[in-house]
Amino acid sequence: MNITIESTKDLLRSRKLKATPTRLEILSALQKRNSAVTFSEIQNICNDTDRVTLYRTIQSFVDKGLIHKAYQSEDEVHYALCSHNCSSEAHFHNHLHFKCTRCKKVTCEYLEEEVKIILPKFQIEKVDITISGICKNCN
Amino acid sequence: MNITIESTKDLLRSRKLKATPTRLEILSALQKRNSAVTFSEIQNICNDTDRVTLYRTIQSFVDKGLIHKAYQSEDEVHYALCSHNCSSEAHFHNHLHFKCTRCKKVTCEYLEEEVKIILPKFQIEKVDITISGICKNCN
DNA sequence: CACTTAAATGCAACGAAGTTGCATTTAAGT
DNA sequence: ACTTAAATGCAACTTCGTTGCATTTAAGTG
Ligand SMILES: [Mn+2]
Ligand SMILES: [Mn+2]
Ligand SMILES: [Zn+2]
Ligand SMILES: [Zn+2]
Repeated sequence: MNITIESTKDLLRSRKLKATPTRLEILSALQKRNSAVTFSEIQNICNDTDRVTLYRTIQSFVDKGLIHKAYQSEDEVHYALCSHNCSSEAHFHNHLHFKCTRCKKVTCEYLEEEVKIILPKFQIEKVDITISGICKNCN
Repeated sequence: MNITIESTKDLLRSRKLKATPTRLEILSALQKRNSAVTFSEIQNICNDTDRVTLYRTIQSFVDKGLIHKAYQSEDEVHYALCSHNCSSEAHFHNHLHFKCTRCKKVTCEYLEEEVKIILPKFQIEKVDITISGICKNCN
């Protein structure tokens, strides 16, 4: 499916969000790349948008199931696009996050077979896996 | 091996850290419990120590391989004791971190068999696993 | 047990990051 | 075009962590 400005507007509207210029910029930017964005990158993309608006935009995107926190480095949070199974009701992710030490990009990666983790006497609800190393492109 | 005030003092000194009252309090508290501590818990333990000192103490403990960041919640970082393989040279951890949704405790947990993660074309350097659920005690 | 000294502490000031209240603007339905 | 709730921008504020510097203290030395 092709991604157009109109389809991005529709996506926003389908989540009860007004299709404003700033939101379109951020969402389109994320759709065009294959990696997560940090807040400062978003600030660069939206040069003349107030930072308060950017904070609120990110929050609304997370609330509506459009993006999710992919990685938290020392100082910065990286946000990645959600797939279609996320909504304003809940997020559903069954993937891990990869941080490339060379290109610094953070990506969502899907495993061919699910990892089996056994912790006797524990009840496992959510497993969060973050890997660092050299990504496919840099390798 | 029994943990005494003297053995804790020796541990600090062996890492080239002066055995001050605040440091002893924090380190002993961590040795007595089996779960990680947050900064605010440390503040409660050391009521009348300046917060700047606490920040610097945590930093020096991490630098010297005495504690490590075990879990980062929305707003708080949880620190756990390191095992003997960590030093001022480097940290070596091959365990995961568990956050109990019931008692809220964060613990370091060791797996019986290492998880095998396959990401074709990637070079994996470090795998970080965080699990939430119900811990052994609460279950 | 003094004496010395580098390390550790406390205090004040600062800076960055995120939040809140409120007035103004704007997207989108009628 | 008109209406209205949502979104934005601005200012003020809080919170968290850091830095510089003067003072105190742990621990080694004779
Ligand atoms: Mn992801
Ligand atoms: Mn741990
Ligand atoms: Zn890379
Ligand atoms: Zn528990």
